[in-house]
Amino acid sequence: MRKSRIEAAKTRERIVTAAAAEFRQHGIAATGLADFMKAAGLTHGGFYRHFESKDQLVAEACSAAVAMMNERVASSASRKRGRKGLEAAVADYLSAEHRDNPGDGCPLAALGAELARADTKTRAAATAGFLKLVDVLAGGLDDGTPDEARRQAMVAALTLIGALTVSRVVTDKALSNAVLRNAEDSITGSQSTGRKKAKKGRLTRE
Amino acid sequence: MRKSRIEAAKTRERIVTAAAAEFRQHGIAATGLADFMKAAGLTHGGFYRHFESKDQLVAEACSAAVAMMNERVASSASRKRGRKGLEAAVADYLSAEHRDNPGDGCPLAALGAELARADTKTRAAATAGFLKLVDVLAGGLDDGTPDEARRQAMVAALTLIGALTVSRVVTDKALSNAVLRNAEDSITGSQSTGRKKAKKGRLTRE
DNA sequence: TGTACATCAGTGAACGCGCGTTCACTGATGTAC
DNA sequence: TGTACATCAGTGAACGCGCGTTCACTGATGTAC
Repeated sequence: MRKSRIEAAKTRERIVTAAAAEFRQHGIAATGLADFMKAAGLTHGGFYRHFESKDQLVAEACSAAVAMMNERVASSASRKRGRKGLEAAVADYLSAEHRDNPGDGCPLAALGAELARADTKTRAAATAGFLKLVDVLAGGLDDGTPDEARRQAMVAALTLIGALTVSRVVTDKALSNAVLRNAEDSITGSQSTGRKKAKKGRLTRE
Repeated sequence: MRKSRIEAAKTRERIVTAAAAEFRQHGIAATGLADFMKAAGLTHGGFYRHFESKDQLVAEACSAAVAMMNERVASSASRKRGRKGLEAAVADYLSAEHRDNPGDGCPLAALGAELARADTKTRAAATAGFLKLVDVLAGGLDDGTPDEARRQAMVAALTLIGALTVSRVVTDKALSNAVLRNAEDSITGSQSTGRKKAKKGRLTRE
């Protein structure tokens, strides 16, 4: 039942995509070969025709996940110009939709600490993804020096990742929503110039 | 070889403490019974004299870790008054020492996404820990309404967690340090009033 | 272009291993008298 | 207080199970002539 090279290449891609989703949904350690192979419509035995080890796939799946995330953020940001673009990207990142669907969302938030324990290739992919995220966000911060914009963008990225992570941990839905909204307000509302948006009546919990 | 009740209680505590450290160092899924039992100086067979299941221990260990972290943060904060206390707590949280020793640090940063997939008791413990962290930080933000202080404290907590997580993922040490320092500057430097500290020449990467 | 053979994508069973959990056993601790 | 017996903390072997990995096999694809 040999498949053509083109089909085999598609299969390989399907495995990477399926793994990228499964890892983000259930974690790397908790996802077995059989899980993502089944999700890719295959049996687990065929895995080693495409990859040397699970670790190799982990690195590729993380690269893929990072690329998807960056595309998503950049795409939201590019629909509007400058600061409005940043606001759109932040709103999308901190949306309930993103929180409730880790499988096709940010791998830094979905895998977090697990990435810190992964091998160098995987961590390098995550690092590159983080830097790209900072770059995209910095593009929406046009006031101040480029260096200052970069610093602010980095902090914004850290807040985004922390907020999404915590919003998924927290058991109270209202608190989860408050986490997302407070982070959003903070990032889009307070700026280098210190000006503030009005944001009354938004509570920090139920 | 039966042990006295007092000794048995100490043993139980030792298991919880060891597990809390091992989980934070290597992740929950990646840590086996034998790992933390060995760390507690026991063989794995004795585990079920103290706990019903691994999940039960996970919940207790997370509670313990959360309590340790809150004590640590509250203790740093209480050494000085008001804003200076907050600054001390933030500096400790974002220290290289904390980054390099996840085993006795913040479980939200060390376990992050894994907590989101844990059972309700574990997530509830994490939620309580997060709220306590916000409270402690809010204590150092005395300007503005209490509600506004709480909102700011929540965002600060999210940034702390995101920064510590990312600082551990990133492969480049200089970038890791920049992540910590930028987050610290942002939290302690920019406030509700919008005033800013001078922070020149601190780069965002190597 | 057609034929003969080598390749190899994918299947499904099997491998050793470590997991969470159970169990028979031990002997010091706790309890009853 | 002393003795006899029950309890149970901790050990270490064993359980079934699912893991990552390997392998014999299949038959369509790719290659050589």
